Amino acid sequence: MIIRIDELSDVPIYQQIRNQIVMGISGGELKAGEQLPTVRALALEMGINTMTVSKAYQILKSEGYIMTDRKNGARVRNEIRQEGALSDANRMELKRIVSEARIAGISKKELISLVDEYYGKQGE
Amino acid sequence: MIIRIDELSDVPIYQQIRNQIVMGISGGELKAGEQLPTVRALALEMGINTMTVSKAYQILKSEGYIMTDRKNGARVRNEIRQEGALSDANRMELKRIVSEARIAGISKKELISLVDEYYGKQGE
Amino acid sequence: MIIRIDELSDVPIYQQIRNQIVMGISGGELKAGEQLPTVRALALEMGINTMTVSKAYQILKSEGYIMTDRKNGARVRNEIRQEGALSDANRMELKRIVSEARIAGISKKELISLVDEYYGKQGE
Amino acid sequence: MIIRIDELSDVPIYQQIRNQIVMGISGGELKAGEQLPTVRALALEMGINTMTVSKAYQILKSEGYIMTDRKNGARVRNEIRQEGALSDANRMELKRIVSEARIAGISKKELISLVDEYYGKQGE
DNA sequence: GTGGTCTAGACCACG
DNA sequence: GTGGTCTAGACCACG
Repeated sequence: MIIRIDELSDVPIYQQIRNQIVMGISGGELKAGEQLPTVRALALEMGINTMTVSKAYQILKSEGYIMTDRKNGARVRNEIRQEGALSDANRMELKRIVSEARIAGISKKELISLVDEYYGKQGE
Repeated sequence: MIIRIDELSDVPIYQQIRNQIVMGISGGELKAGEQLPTVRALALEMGINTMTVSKAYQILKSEGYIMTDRKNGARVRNEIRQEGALSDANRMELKRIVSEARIAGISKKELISLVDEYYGKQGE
Repeated sequence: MIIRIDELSDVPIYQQIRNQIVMGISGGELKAGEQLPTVRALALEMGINTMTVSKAYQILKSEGYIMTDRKNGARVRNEIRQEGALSDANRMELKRIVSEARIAGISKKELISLVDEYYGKQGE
Repeated sequence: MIIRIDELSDVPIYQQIRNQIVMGISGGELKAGEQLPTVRALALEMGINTMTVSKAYQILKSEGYIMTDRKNGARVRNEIRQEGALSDANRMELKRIVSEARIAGISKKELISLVDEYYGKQGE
């Protein structure tokens, strides 16, 4: 899986890494139990500091998306806890995006079609 | 229109103000041509720095949501330019939220229902 | 409130800081809404790096014990979420300690007396 | 006696083994003089490195919980030295747990009931 | 070889 | 002035 950082983005690098891995898990690019690159390997590949990658992994770990151990490095967790509801922060963000989209003249149909695309085929 | 700041949020205050005004415009709480409170008034009412409100207004102006003139202060624009497409940043954010929702066990139906609610009745 | 680090301990410094602040809040030394020392001040006072203090604060923030903003620094939260149950990790630790105490010849009464002391007078 | 490792825990495996054996001794699952599995057998059974098991046994030996001899392998000690007091580290940990429990809204009664349960019937 | 911790030091956005 | 991010580099425990 390729992780691509947008250097111009306001989103911190560690957050971008975290986001892309979450999207990778959701999209099926990263399977349950799959090995992630080592902290050092990913840092080297991306030309960033190991601390930055480490922070991304620690967040993913604290959120329950991955597990780490010193022998095997980091792996996608087999059983990710299902909260069953959107966080308040995500609801707020979603509302903001929908609002901006509406003003920008994007139809509800188009928006839903995007959600549909990002959600994928499974688990409807 | 009441603007509510979440102290616990990591989103900067000026950004929260900007977001709520955009959501206000989209939701119809703020009509085209409607007067916004002055920078001073809003800052006083919210107990925050005038610079913070000013920054929010400047962003809204640069984004084309509001217009300012020396005499009348700030007003919602009558004709907001319709981009017709989601920005790259918003697409990315939407994808992130959908991904997290999917992993959290939220069905596509539920998500679409949220989008539907936030979009409102107009402009379908 | 004085934070004292045990340099010989295996517990990481940031964790020790986090623990002492939690104990300070529980014991009433740190009141709701009370200001914590700035990251820089505490780092200087303790002779450690700002990153280490910052990490402690970020953990406390993510756990909901404190809130931070760039203007006011860090403060104890007014409403700390009550989980209502001991975490699995804490249950396990408690069981380990009780087991070791029992083997060491400490009576149940003595143990309970310690719990009583640490819990304090309120909220029985 | 079954030893169960929590892969997700940050507690090192050797420490988890050590802890479970101590809890086994305290709870009476492991009797005085009872034979422990050989390092190799336990490592094989648990699918971990023999060094890891060996380290756990060495700690238990240095703490006086078990004894080893070349012929019989490891056995629970008949007379484990009773310190008569909680170690400083355990006191600190207990205080931390009690503090977190208190903030989490757990009553003193509930906590004491847990201690009671973990302590068991003997040796009150 | 792996992740985890820590430092010294720098720069930045927010307010 | 504040917390947040990031780097380069070092050392450590675990396994």
